[in-house]
Amino acid sequence: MTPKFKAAAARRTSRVAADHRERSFDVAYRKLRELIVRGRLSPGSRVVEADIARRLEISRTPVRSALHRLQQEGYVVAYRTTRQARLAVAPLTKEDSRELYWIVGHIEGLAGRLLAQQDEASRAHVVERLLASNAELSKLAEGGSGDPSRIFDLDMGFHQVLVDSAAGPRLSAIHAAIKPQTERYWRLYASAITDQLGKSVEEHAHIIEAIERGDADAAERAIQLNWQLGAERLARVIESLGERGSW
Amino acid sequence: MTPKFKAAAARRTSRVAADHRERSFDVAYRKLRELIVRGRLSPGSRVVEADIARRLEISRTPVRSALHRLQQEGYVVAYRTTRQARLAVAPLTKEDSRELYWIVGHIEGLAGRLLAQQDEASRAHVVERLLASNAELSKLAEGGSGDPSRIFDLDMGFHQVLVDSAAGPRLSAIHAAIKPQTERYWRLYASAITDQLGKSVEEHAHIIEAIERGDADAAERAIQLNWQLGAERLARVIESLGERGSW
DNA sequence: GAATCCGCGATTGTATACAAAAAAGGAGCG
DNA sequence: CGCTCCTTTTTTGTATACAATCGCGGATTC
Repeated sequence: MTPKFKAAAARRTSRVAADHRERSFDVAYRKLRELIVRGRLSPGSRVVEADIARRLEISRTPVRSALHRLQQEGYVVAYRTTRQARLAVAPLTKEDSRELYWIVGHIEGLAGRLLAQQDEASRAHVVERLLASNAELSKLAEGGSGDPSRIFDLDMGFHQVLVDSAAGPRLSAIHAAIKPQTERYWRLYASAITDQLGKSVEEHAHIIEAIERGDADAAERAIQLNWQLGAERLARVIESLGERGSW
Repeated sequence: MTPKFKAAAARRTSRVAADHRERSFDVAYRKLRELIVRGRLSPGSRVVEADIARRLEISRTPVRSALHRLQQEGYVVAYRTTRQARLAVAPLTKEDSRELYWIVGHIEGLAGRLLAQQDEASRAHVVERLLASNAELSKLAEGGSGDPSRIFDLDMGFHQVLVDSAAGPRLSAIHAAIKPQTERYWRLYASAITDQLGKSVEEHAHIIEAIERGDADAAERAIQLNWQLGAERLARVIESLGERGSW
């Protein structure tokens, strides 16, 4: 195969079938966020560009981009804010968890409000997906089997449906930026969650019912309540753990 | 203060105060945002890193940082999202303005809710500042004099007091990221605003009164209403301008 | 004359070199 | 032993060189 031909073929495929090569700073962002969320980078520990770059085997440039974004979203904080910032993984505190859950609850509540105001046909479609999602959760709750990651993903999916089907681009963007941070706290009480799962399923049922009725106020309240109760469950666990800022 | 800390602090301040230089990417962010908000970069027009870098007389590196942030906040959008992004100034549309004002109204509404739940002493202090701020606006409204920038700054200041005195760090950050974008739309009807100013002053009075009473629901609603009415005033102006995406 | 292909300039993404600044450490002095 | 000043090391911010890719316009072919 001549080089020329090969080049032409490559160009054609890149135009038609998406070449799945990702930008380095997207990869860095994704991996770093994963490391933080899963606790492989301890809350409060310093984050040094060069270290991350070595770890991910790329240069500092894309790492910088990723860190800027993570900082803006709140996964990483600058604990010295003179000309040269020093970054650290954001600590997990009771106050922060309270504000985080409160905000997410209200953001999703707004999405639910919009959703409940849509016409009946659209709502019926969404309700179907919500029911399916909640049924899976219910099955897990009864089984008592507990892969916490699976539970989180399912719960996350349920809430994602709410946002995707109603929120505009801006609200979706805000939601996408802050919602995943709840996972950091979720993992704190992952073991204690299975017995609480049944309650969550119940709360979801209330949400679905309000949307089905097209009752915007009720839908918003139900979603807020779901998050508020989640925050309280979380607070109890944090309390019992003795609120250590880092681990 | 122990001698140790005092000496260290003195050394630090003396060195920092000597040259209070700002990081280039902070300057770039500020200047670029200003250019976009004031319309010197037309909505929809392409944004090229090298051009901006030449214009600000710095290298592309800090410009890139600034653009990433502006993109995340919504001032700039990627209109081709393959491996190489092409950026453009976010266009001003009726839909976007509606979502923007709606979100800001709800965010600030939440801040107002928190504020109204504080103890009476704190509230009284804030109410004082709000009254002072609104009094200035009222004076401008009566005078009919109309430096629109001054009006915007005053109105912005009023709302800023609400957020600063009640919202936690996360809510404040979200607010700080999206609120300034309303100025882009505000400027569209800056000329037609002076006669509407009286109404805004009245709406502010309702907000203040609800906070003074400590009525959280009423405070939240009043703030939401203020923004909703603002959005409607804006929509009328956009309508009359024929909704041209760029100018 | 229209569609397609090719090549080149324009533009973004990445790596690296360099500058500046913060922190860490160590010698000297009391 | 503690404090201060100075040097050294670590780490961030900026500039620049290089690579990859996008898009446009002209050439080619039928």
